[in-house]
Amino acid sequence: MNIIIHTPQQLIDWFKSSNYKELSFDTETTSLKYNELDIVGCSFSDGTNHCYVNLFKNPERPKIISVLKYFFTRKAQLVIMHNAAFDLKVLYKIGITHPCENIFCTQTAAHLLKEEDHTGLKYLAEVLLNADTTSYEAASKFGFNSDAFYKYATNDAIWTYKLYQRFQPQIMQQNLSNLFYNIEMPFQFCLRDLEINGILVDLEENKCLGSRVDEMLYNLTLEMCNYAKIPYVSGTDVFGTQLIHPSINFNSVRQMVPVIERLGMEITERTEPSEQYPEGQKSLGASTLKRLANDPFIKLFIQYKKLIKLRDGFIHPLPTFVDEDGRLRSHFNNNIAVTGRLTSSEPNLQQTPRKNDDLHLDFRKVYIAPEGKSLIAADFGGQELRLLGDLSQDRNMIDAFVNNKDLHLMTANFIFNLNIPNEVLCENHPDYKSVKEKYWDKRHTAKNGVNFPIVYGATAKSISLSLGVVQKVAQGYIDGFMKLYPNVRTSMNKCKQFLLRNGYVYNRTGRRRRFTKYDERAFRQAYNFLIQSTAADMTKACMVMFRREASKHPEWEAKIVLTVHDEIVIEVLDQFVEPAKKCLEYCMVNGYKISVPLVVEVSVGKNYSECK
DNA sequence: GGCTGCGAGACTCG
DNA sequence: TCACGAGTCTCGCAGCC
Repeated sequence: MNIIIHTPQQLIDWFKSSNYKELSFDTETTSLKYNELDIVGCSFSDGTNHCYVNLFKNPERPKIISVLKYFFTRKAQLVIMHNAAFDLKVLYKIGITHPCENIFCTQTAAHLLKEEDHTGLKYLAEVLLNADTTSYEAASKFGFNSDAFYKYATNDAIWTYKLYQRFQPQIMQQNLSNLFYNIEMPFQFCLRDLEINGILVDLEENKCLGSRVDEMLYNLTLEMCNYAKIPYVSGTDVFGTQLIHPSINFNSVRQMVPVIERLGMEITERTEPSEQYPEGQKSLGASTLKRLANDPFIKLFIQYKKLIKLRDGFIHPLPTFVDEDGRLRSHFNNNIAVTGRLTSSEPNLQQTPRKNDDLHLDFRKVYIAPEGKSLIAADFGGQELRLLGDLSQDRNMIDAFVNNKDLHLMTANFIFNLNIPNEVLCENHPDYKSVKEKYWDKRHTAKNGVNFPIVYGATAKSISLSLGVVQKVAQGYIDGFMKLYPNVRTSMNKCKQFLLRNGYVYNRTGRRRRFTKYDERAFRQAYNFLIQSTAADMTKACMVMFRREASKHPEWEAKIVLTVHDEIVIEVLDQFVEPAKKCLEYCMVNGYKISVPLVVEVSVGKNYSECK
């Protein structure tokens, strides 16, 4: 039964006649952007009865919303949504800020059950339900008060219900219930909050940064032109800013290659072969520039590229994303990365540049706390390595974490035969600091050249390339690592065998990754998945816990504003920084426990840069 | 000649 | 066959009007 609802009484009657304890729900809106978002209607289905609630230019809108609010704040019901975080955001906008938390997101379920597939409602309806779908544009061209639109909107709720009937048993069968109901569903509310809150931006600071970068770019371009004898025209714009246009485009690899060769350098690196270029093209990537880095022109070119990236990738686009209230609301997607990590887009806040000491540029300063508030950033110390310890159950590695030993120094000590006494590796030993200082280089090599790459399944070849040593030496490092932590290799083999037997692997929260190819790359991906996906689930669980704990202290005005894989950033009133800091740290250490202790580094500042 | 869409390559982050 | 997971920018080309 398909009913169109225009009055509050009709809605009440519909709820009474339906199985309101288990309903699918979908919203129709004017826009997907938070500041432009407005509801035009919504639809429900209980599997048999369906309805569309029209809220567009409806004089009864406030009363209907009151009925919706009453429905959504009841406790004993399950609300099924496709992309729950979005619908929760729409509900929040119309004043339903604390809806029932017993939800089932069919999009999240789809992702958990088939992590590499698309998860859009229309796509799933076509593929799994053989449904005939219409696009939003096609339906809305007749107006929000047309039969075509009503039908379109109601179908969304019907399909969502059908997907629920299909996915719910599969979630149980694949042992995904704990991950789904205890982490992912409560996490939908964190996602909602993240997108509603956004993060405050200092546009003045961004402008200052832009001016400095422009000036540096002008000088660099001039210097490069003079050095390489490249013709240019220069002048000033209407604001008096100096401009320079070289006769060639420095951003074009194809145009830069002849310049660099004319200066006497040889370019041996090539890009991947393609149909158009069977032998690849000459490449000016990071490895080429690293090799030629001693040349004065390349030195300038490297700086030029850094500045261009900062200007075009971050400084220039930033203002276009900032809403009227000065806050930037990026989109966080939970159903893209196969490891369960969040992704961020428009803009991607997770790739915000770190401070550049060479150029004295610090883009992170543009993300700030409002007046009277501070930012608190907390990140896990060695999250993935600790998870490697938990996964492998390697005695040496666990011992290092339990006794607070410096794992990087420990690896360096073993593979470079530094002869540091075992007890000095403990971070609380009186000699630890001086030894760490003394072997800083070796520790750095062990950390970035050995410990981290091994989590990715690095080979002797890749390590030799990244460290600039011959492959034999690199193989020695890997062998040393595996000798020091023998269970790592054992657990890698176990993972490989499981994958070959079952076609998938699963992590300790139950999250799965399926494979169709079983080559060396797949083995690396599978093992890395066990670590990276658990890290992602851990961070989510901790955010869920923090959201719950912080809700007990509304006076803190704590808001989650950002998360970057192993890091959670909140803003909080200045006078409550201390308790909020303690709370965040507690939640991250205890939100998801593993067999090795977790360490969290917390910092406070008025802007994101100070939180480091 | 200008516009749009697309893939490749390069760079940003954890 | 450079090591896991992502997103965005520019270039250069193809196709269209």
